[in-house]
Amino acid sequence: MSKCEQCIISQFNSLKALTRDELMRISGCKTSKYIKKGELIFEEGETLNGVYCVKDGICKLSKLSANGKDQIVKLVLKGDLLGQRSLIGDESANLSATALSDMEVCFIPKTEIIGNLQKNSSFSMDVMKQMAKDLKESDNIIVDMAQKSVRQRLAETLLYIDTNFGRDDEGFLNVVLSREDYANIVGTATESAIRVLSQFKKEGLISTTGKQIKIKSKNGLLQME
Amino acid sequence: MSKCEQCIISQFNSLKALTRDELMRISGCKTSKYIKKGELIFEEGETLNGVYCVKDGICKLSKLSANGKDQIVKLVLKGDLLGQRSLIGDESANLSATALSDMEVCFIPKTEIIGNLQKNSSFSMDVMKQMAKDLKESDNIIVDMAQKSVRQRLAETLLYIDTNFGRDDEGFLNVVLSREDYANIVGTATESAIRVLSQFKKEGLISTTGKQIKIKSKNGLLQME
DNA sequence: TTTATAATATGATATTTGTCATGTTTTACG
DNA sequence: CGTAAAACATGACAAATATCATATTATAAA
Repeated sequence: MSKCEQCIISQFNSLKALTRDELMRISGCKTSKYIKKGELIFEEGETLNGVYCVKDGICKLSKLSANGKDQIVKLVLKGDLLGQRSLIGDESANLSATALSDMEVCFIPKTEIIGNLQKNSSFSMDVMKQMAKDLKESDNIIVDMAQKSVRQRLAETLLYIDTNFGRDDEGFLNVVLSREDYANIVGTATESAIRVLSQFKKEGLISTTGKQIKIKSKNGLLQME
Repeated sequence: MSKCEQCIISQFNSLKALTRDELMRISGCKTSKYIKKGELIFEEGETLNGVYCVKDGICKLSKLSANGKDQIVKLVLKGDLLGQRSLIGDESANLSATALSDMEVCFIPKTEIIGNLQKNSSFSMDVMKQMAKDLKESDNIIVDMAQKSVRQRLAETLLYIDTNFGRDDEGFLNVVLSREDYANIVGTATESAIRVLSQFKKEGLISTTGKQIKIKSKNGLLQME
């Protein structure tokens, strides 16, 4: 099994604030997991006994709404930590995490994380910084949800994925989502998401091959009104 | 000037995790401010050099959207700390804070807060817990914004204010907002907020006297569809 | 490969919400 | 107290979005 103190991923998240010794301790009690596309990592309401460090792959965090729709709140990238908040808040998970691609994650037990938060102040400062960033992002999403049209939100989602998850060799977005997923990010009906994406295609803003999407005009998406 | 170590408010927020000595230090460098209803405490983009501890009164945190509307993201109560996130994230304020009633706040300089975060791990645990709670709340708001109707969101807003801010002797909500404020919380046009409140009145769910609102049927608001 | 199932696509229509216009009421202030 | 400005209210209509129906296409399993 790979060692945390040698793992490049730990440099991308709050774990980078830990000492070599602390990382070695974690290495000794972590477990690796492989999760297949579509599988659930944890579910809303579940009690989490640790955090997941995403070593490879992509997943979505979502919450079931009263009307039966599964609103996607955040997309999670290689390097991110999952489940921090529930652990810190000492509550069951508020969101479900589902793999959008095959994933490799490491599970780090709660006691290790909490222990380090109490002992290592630069680790906790880093965790707080991450949370502050998340809060800012959430506030911005709330404003967008409240004030922008479906067209604008979908354009922003495409741009967000482009800048944060990148493109493959052929120029397709690295994240491949169903139309339903797009609808559940934007907060609209699946048919509406399909329609808007079709319009974007007609307007030459994107091109598609099956589920794969290629951005043709970043500017056009940016200037969406 | 009142002393932090004797101030009851400090028991309602993260400051309760500080020692008597730490509170006395803060007491020595804090400044008190009185802010009138409608006045700005700080503005989006401004650099904050400390946090505000709300001793009395109520304020709103809002963000200007591209379409000129001022989306309200959060209502802040006596006891809350303002500006934590910007301080921790080391960024300018993402939101503006405006007094909704006459307020009394204490300004605590940045160095004190950061110093205590580094020295006192139970203080930073408490701050993290608060942030985890805020994040959970934000996620829930995103889901509501995306999936619920204006009627439902307005009903929820009224219930939220009722449970978190309470009622006065006559049964009116303690927070008095304009119809425009309600619209900016819910993320709708002012006319729509007015119309929905009128409907609620006709349906016997609420009664109003000027800007004051009295909840008549909590159940009716809860079961809104 | 075939076949069942899910995903995508699109039209028709209903519903929700926004916008504009206009009038009334309340509030602030000289 | 009177008056201007702001807030509230409501109708008429437009625009955005949801819903339902029905094809078509892609995908996965036998």
